[in-house]
Amino acid sequence: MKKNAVLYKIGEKVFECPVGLATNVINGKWKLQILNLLSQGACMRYGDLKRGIEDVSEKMLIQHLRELEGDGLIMRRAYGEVPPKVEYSLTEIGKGIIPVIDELRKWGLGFKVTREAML
Amino acid sequence: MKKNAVLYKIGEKVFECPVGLATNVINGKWKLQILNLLSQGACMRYGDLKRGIEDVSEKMLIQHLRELEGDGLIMRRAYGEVPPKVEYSLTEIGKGIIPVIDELRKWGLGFKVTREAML
DNA sequence: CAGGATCCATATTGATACTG
DNA sequence: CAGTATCAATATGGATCCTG
Repeated sequence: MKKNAVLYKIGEKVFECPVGLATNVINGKWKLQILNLLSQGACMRYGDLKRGIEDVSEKMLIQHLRELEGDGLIMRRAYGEVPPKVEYSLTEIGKGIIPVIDELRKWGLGFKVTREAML
Repeated sequence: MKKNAVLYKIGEKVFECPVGLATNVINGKWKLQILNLLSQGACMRYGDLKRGIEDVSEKMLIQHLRELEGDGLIMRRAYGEVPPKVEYSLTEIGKGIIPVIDELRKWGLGFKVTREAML
């Protein structure tokens, strides 16, 4: 590491580049999709997230949720009820990611195809 | 897949959500960093990319470059010279990713720390 | 210089079954 | 409902040697 480098730190992780930090915390196959769903409303339950993200396994979903929580992007709130009820929502830091997702969506919309074109 | 769903297609990969498509093509530990470097100028040589991304192995670098090329985000131009010279650059599609990186950088800048705070 | 090929190790992801 | 536990598969990483 260079002597007078400016640094970027989240939790215990340190980076020399802001893009490096950002790519690290959103790195994970489903993280942006989780953040995308959470950005669409106030909060979502675990089961809603599971159903909202096709093909994600429970293991990876919970693992990514834990990591996002550890990095301070999302919040977990458990209600002491039976049956259990757990809600996830974006923190203020996490809300800062929304413009990133908006740009991703804009870019992705450019690849729209009609169903007929698929046949 | 739902009957009348709108679809998003890149190459042979089909998605139901534009964010899903976008996250898929930038998924890969070093891809955003590659795109970030390429967004800073006209083009870069293989060796420049290798030096510009700390800790990436040649194997993963070339693998990610191939995938980005396959998805149409970057272009590879080889000059028939000895010693070899290969330049990578963003395609028009790839340039659409720049706003995403800009937002990532803005967000990452919020985590700046002084060197003294690290001691 | 810009890779390709191979081997080996570790990390990440996935599928299934099970629990409070 | 919201997870855990376990095992299996895939992705990624590193080292070494090789080529046009």
